[in-house]
Amino acid sequence: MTADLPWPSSHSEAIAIQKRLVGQLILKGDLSGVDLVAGVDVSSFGNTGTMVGAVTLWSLNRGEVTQSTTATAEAALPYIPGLLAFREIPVLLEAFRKLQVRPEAVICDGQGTAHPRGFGIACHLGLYLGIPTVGCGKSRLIGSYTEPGNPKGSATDLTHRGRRIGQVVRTRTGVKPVFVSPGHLVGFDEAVELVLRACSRYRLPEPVRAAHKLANETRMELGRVTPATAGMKGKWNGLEDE
DNA sequence: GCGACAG
DNA sequence: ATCTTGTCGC
Repeated sequence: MTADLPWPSSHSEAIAIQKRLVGQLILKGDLSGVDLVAGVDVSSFGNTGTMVGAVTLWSLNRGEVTQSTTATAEAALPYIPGLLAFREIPVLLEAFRKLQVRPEAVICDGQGTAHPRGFGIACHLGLYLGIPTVGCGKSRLIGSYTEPGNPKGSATDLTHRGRRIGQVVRTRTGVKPVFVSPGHLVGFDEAVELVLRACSRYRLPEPVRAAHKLANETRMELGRVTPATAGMKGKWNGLEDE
C-alpha cells in the first residue's frame, strides 16, 4: 500500500524527484462508482513546529464521516511553493497508516497536475498510496483561466503552456471557485465529477472540510508546545544547495 | 533582474 | 498556513 519512494535532502533534489516521478502518473480512471472518499489536510503553527495531519473517511452515500485518524510530526522544512508535498506527506502517510479501511479515492487540499512540474501533492500522495487521488486547491499555483459561470457546477480550463493542467470549478453558486486537477489514477473530468459529488452545501468537499476541522482541533488541543523556530532558518532556500 | 507563489 | 474584529449579505 505504501510504496517506497525516494526522498530529497535539498531543494534541487526535490525538484529532480518530481520531474522523474511525473512519468509514472496514470491520468485516467473513472470514479463514478466510488462511495468511500478520504479527505486529507494538515494544520500547523506557521512554517515551523508541530504539524497535525488528518485523514477523514467520508461515505458519499451515507453523507457522513465513517472513520478518521490523525498524526503529528515536526516540520522538516518550511512551506516552499511547488514543494509542498515534501513538507506535508510524511505526517499524512502516518495518519493513513492508522486507518483500518482503505478509501476508494482521496481528495487533497492542494494541487494535483496543476503544478509547475505537473506533480503537486495529490500526485505525490497518489503514487505513494496507489489509490486514486484528486487535487482540490483553494487558490491557484500556476496556470491561466477565465472565470467560470456563476451557477454551481460551472467550470473552465486551467491551462499552462497551451496545455490543460486542471479546471476551475464553481462548487457553489456565487462563491469563489476551487482549482481541481487529477493526482493519480483519475482523469481530468472524472476528478471534477468526484469533487462536485463530494460538495453538498459548502465551497469545499465534505471530506476535506472534515479533515481540516479535525486537524485544526487536534492541533489546538496540543497547545503551542513547540518553539523550535531557531534551528531551521534558511534551510532549503536554495542557497545552501550543492 | 522582476514578479508570482498550493498550504 | 496562522494571526484576528467587525461586517456585508442571504
